[in-house]
Amino acid sequence: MEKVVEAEGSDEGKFEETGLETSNFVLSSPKNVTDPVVYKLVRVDGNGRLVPATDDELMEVEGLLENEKRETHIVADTGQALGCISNEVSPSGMPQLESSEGLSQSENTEVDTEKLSAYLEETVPSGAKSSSDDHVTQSGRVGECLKPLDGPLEGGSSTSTGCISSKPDFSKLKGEICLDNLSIKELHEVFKATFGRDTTVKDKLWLKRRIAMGLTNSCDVSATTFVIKDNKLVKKDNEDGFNNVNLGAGKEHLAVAVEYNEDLLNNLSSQIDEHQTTSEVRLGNNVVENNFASEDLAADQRAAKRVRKPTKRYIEELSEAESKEYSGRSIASTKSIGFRPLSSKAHARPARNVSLKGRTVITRLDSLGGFGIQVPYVYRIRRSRPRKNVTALLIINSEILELNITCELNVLLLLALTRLLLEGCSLHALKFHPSGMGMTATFIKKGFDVHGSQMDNGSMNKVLEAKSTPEQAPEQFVAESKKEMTPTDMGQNMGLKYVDPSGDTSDDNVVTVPTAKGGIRRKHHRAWTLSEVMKLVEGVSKYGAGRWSEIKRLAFASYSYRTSVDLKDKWRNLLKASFAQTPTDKGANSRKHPSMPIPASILLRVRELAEMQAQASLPNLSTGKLSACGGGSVNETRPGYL
DNA sequence: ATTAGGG
DNA sequence: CCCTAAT
Repeated sequence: MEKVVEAEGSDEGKFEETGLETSNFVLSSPKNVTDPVVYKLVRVDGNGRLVPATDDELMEVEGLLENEKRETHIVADTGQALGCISNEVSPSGMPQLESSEGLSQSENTEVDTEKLSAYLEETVPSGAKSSSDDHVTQSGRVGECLKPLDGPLEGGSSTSTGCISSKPDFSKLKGEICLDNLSIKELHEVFKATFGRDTTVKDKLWLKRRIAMGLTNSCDVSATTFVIKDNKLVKKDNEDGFNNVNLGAGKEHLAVAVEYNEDLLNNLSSQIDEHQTTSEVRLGNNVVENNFASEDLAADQRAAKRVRKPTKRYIEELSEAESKEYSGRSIASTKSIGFRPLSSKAHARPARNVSLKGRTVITRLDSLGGFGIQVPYVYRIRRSRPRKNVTALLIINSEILELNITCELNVLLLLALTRLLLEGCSLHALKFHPSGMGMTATFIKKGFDVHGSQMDNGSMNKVLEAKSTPEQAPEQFVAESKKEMTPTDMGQNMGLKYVDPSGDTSDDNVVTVPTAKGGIRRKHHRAWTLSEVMKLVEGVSKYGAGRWSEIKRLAFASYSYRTSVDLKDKWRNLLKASFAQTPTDKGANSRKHPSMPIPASILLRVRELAEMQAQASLPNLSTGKLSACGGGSVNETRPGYL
């Protein structure tokens, strides 16, 4: 475990995982924070229970799980963090924390862990200017929230070899600091003084850079020597020391902003009361970093600085919201976004405004078991069909990562994660692996067992897959010009729109297609899976073609993204397909290229149903068969219409 | 709000 | 898939 981590190594292959010393939960993002992260897969059932996913989704996941075993990539271990929360939770009826143990144990090499941690930390530029003052004041707050856990925590995270003193020695931050002369141990101390937490990273260079970044509030610490004075990095080849990107200050807290849609809300019912609510959830790291999380205005103001590039969509929302009256109704909700079992500690605070890049987001701060959560009020601005894709902001250590969360399921997953953390469960694994253009991260949570929210299939594993794309391949991004976008906005949003490169399988696709009048519209595409088709067929057979809404309700309850119109369209296509190439009855579907190999059997069934429906609707022929719903072996190939 | 059809 | 007209 004495391995030195090279923080800057190559990018892709280097994604490792780690148990964050402070037990923070961090969703890492690729090197470039700008990269959109797309969460894929997820599923939740009704009643707020976190169900892995629909059959299909699960299937997809299974593959991941298996891969998991083979690849030694990464495994995140959030074990310790849980401890804290659990204490608070269990009393309130929450599941006991039996998690941590197994998790941390997962056969991850410590090296990996460390690397990841390094990676993660590296990834998250710390623009934060953490003055000792901050820490001092914060420590107080932290204490409040985590009191019960204090002890266990500090001692618990034995994983972090880096920990040294439990109290930062701020004196180390005074005057001129010459990081180059410090030993690793000293660097650790400085690190702690700077960031208020320990680190396990043993890479000197990394530590120095990290500290330098923290102290200078800059992200651009490319110097080779590190002498810091007055919050500025004194480079040898001093040229200015400030051409940094300034990705933002503030930090050390994880936040997730999500926009909920109806389904989500239903599932999380009592958790959020309004539908179409966007919320930003901030999960303060339970340890020292909690500071900002529970901070109030200070944090918000900081947010103004630290924020960057709101997602294009986000902007749209905002602008639309601004122009349109945003109904105060959504604001009315004062209910705490509660993962309800969370004890009485959760209380909502008054709403406040957080300005993001000039825009102001109305939010309210909820506190969940010591975590601070910013819940932005949202506006309801959905043109045509219900929002399927949602954007979310994932704020990690001051960085706001724009997430293009596609489909509420993903959001649910995200929430699930959030919730898991809140509830003290630990992430079983977090793995990154290169995939096509970007990276794919898989989070696996085991043994989710929360009172009031069991997985349907016993201890099904929850898997989360996050995808992100590296900055390269500009063509992959579609910059949309929006009428109301200011030039600035434009620039800021460039490259945020991610278009699935490899036409990735079941992944969500949001393609923008130019429309006649110069406008543009988004086009989602979700390949129909076999099971979906089957359900559809089944539904049609049961309720009859045309009763789409019924079918939707009854047979597609779990597939929230399929609308009745979708069903109808699909059915239409199925019919076309089934009648299109039957004659030869080669059995196999002479599917041209890379389409879906719809099993002949299904096609056949479709045909049968089609005929049945046809005849049923044509009372003309009184020749039996009408009521024959059992439909089994009707083989006549009657060129139906429809 | 749902359906059917066209694009 | 999206959009729209017709119910």
